[in-house]
Amino acid sequence: MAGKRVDDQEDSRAALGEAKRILREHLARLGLKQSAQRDAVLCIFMRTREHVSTEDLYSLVKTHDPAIGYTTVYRALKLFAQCGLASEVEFHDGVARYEHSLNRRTHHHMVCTQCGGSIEFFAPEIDEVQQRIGREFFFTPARHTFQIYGTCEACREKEPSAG
Amino acid sequence: MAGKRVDDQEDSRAALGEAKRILREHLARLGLKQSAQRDAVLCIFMRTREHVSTEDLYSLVKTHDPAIGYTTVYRALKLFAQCGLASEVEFHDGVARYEHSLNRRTHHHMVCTQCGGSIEFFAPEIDEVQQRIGREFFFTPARHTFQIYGTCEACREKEPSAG
DNA sequence: ATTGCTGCAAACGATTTGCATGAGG
DNA sequence: CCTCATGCAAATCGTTTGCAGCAAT
Repeated sequence: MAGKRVDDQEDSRAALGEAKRILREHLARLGLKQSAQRDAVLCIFMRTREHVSTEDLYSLVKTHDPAIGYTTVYRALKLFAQCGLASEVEFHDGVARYEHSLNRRTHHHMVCTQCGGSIEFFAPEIDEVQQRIGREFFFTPARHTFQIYGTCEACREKEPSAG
Repeated sequence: MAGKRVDDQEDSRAALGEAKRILREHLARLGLKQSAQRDAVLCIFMRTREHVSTEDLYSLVKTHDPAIGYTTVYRALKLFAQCGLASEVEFHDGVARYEHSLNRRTHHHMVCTQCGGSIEFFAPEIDEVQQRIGREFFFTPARHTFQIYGTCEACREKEPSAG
């Protein structure tokens, strides 16, 4: 019950360490090599909150090391997804987004179609549905995607009832 | 309880009539015009089962009238979606798919990542979650997307346990 | 040394738009 | 007649790949 700020910092430090270890093992398993660029991308990715597009992350990485190219970020994210460090968030607007999934409880997003903002929520029923439907149709379900689209409070007030 | 075949035919005939009416009204409301091409695309779209990509529908339309262009099919589908005749099905593989949504009960899809096949299922809880989460966060939810990805029975048998 | 990594530029593929021509109201 | 629809070709935009030189094992 110490200061929340400090806990958060320690959490994310620990998470970064674990992430590095997981990536390292994944690379070793596939006979791939480590690199300074990949490390940098991982550090910066782990510092993000919510979800980032490849472009977003690329911009962040640029401020840290302008020499790193888009392709490197793109390939790093794929790699992170492969070893479970990142998972793709699908907002269905033509851009791929990722968030870090290390020790992250299953959650979903509700997206405002006016402002593009999104909020996270938890809905345990969804996992149950996945299991139930899988059983029912002899499927082995691996994952699901679920998003709600609508209008957030702020945007609803801006545009009163009828457009 | 008459022959199912006949019922289906009559259902789809009636559905086509209603669809034409809805489209007509939608066009009138927006000051748009009718056209033979749009009618043709609608007829063929209403005959489809499951979901079609723009490309799929374009191919179907081609066999009926080779003069109709891709763009026309593309724009017709957007129009159908606008007036609620079609809704987009999102499999997240980079292609937009549509299915007709006229008098269609809410349903979802489970997609096999091996063979690309999909099955429809009903899960009423999903709508409930949408409402509940909306209320909880002062959102006005309009729609949602939900898909389950996994491996179907047939593909699981082809590739026994470990790849 | 060998093999993977990087970053650029170019390829890709589905979607979307500009425009001249043709049809509907 | 005026406006919208059509169909072609070209533009778009995010994603993905080929390749020459660099870095890690």
